[in-house]
Amino acid sequence: MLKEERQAFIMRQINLHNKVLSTDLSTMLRISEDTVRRDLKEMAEEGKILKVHGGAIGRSFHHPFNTENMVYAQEAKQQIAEKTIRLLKNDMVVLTGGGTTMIELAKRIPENLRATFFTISPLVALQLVEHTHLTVISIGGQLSKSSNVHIGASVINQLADIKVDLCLLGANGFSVEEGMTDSDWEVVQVKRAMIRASKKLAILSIAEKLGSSQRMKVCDLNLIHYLITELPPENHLMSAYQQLDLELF
Amino acid sequence: MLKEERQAFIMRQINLHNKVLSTDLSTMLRISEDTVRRDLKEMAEEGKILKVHGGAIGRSFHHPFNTENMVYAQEAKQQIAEKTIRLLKNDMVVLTGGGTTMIELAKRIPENLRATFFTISPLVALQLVEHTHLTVISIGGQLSKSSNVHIGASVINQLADIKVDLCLLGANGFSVEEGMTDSDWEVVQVKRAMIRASKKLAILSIAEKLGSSQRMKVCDLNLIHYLITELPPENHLMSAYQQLDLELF
DNA sequence: CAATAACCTGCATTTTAATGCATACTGCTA
DNA sequence: TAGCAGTATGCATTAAAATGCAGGTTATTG
Repeated sequence: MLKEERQAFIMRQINLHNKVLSTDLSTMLRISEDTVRRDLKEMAEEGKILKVHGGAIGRSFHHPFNTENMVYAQEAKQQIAEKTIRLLKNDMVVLTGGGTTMIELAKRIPENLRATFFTISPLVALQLVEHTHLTVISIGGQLSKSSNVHIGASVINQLADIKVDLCLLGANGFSVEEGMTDSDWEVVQVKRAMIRASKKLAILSIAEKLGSSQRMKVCDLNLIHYLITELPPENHLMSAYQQLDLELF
Repeated sequence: MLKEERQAFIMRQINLHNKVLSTDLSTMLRISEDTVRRDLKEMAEEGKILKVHGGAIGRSFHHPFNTENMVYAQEAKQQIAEKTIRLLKNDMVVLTGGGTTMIELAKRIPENLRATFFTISPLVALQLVEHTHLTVISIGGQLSKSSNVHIGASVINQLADIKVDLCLLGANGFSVEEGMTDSDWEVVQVKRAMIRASKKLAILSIAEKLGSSQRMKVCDLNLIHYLITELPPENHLMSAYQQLDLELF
């Protein structure tokens, strides 16, 4: 294994967990701890990581988009990401929204997946483009201050021209009675256009949001093909959704 | 087997696996490792691949998000940012490229400036949108792995529809003889379209790059209205530019 | 403050790279 | 087609890089 591969792997681990232990790396990569230490030292000298006793930590403390430490319900979102990856196949064309869950997902996409991603979120785009075999296309437009995704008429126009295999959306409100709902009118318009542009629709949501609803309706539940939460599908909290015409993950 | 065939084969391998080992290639192609190395060296010099100890890796291979505190020549870039801010007035419409200098600038824009920014760089967009009174519009398109800006025909089409007051571009190569130059064909196309979409053009460049030139021409110096470096305009290193029909900062 | 884990330094070994040189091949021209 | 210049290839040698190990040193922890 090439040194560069190792270091990329380490970097990836750090981006994922924000820390690494020398011993873990030694085991995972099947190399001596000395080599691990030398890698860490080298990377630290290049300023890529912060070396500490026992391993290393990321520099994301200084990062302007501090999406690393403070993400609410990070554990759950990581699990959702892992499950969503199962829906992704080679040569798919995927359209994604924004949100922390989507960013977790973008980080965790397997390095060998070859696919095209459209996204309205610059943060998601930047994460996706780190993966060698992904083609990333930003749907540009006005950047919303509150949600950090592109909104507005131009986004909707661009979406009218594409048709993708799978749309991945985070949910703000989600209930059997009200369907999928959101609080921002502009965002709702964009989400609707995204759904129209897609053959299949997957909703990613932490279980906590199930049963809640917001003021504006995005779509009915019957438009949704997959519902992905951190809970196992048979969990009793999911009972309300087990009857519906959608696949639970 | 011809050299070109071999190198094409190597290129395919790299595109496929994003890396090659010299020993593997030697076995697969039934040639000596020396020849493999000479091929790799040649291809690396042409910038097609990145040669590393033990083989080579693809050019898009770079470490994610390392551009934070270790930005090259950060001091200078901050000074450039400070000077550029003087060009910005309320209610202006500005178009910006990407690059570390531009990000430094985006961070430093005064909080009370009220303006509209178009940009092809998601990183710049995310910095700009933190400022309360700025409207930020991403020009979307395919996200380039090497330069982290949007490129391609759709970008150029969108640029054809707008006209802005000021265009801010970083320079890759810049000299009296060759004008502004760059190394990436796609980026050149986008930069040209950006210049066409703007009434005034400001080039931001560290002094080190003055006098250098890359393979592809972006534009002549006479299209440039402002040249901003970290040096004072009267510095002797700037003498070549003091005569020209552009304003030095 | 003792036990343990992590760290650093120098060294030996192995792997990979670079260099100079001899040989072989290519595409010309007379 | 012989001769020739230029290039390509392989081999031998030397240089450099990477890796693991032994040992002594420094942090961390209870």
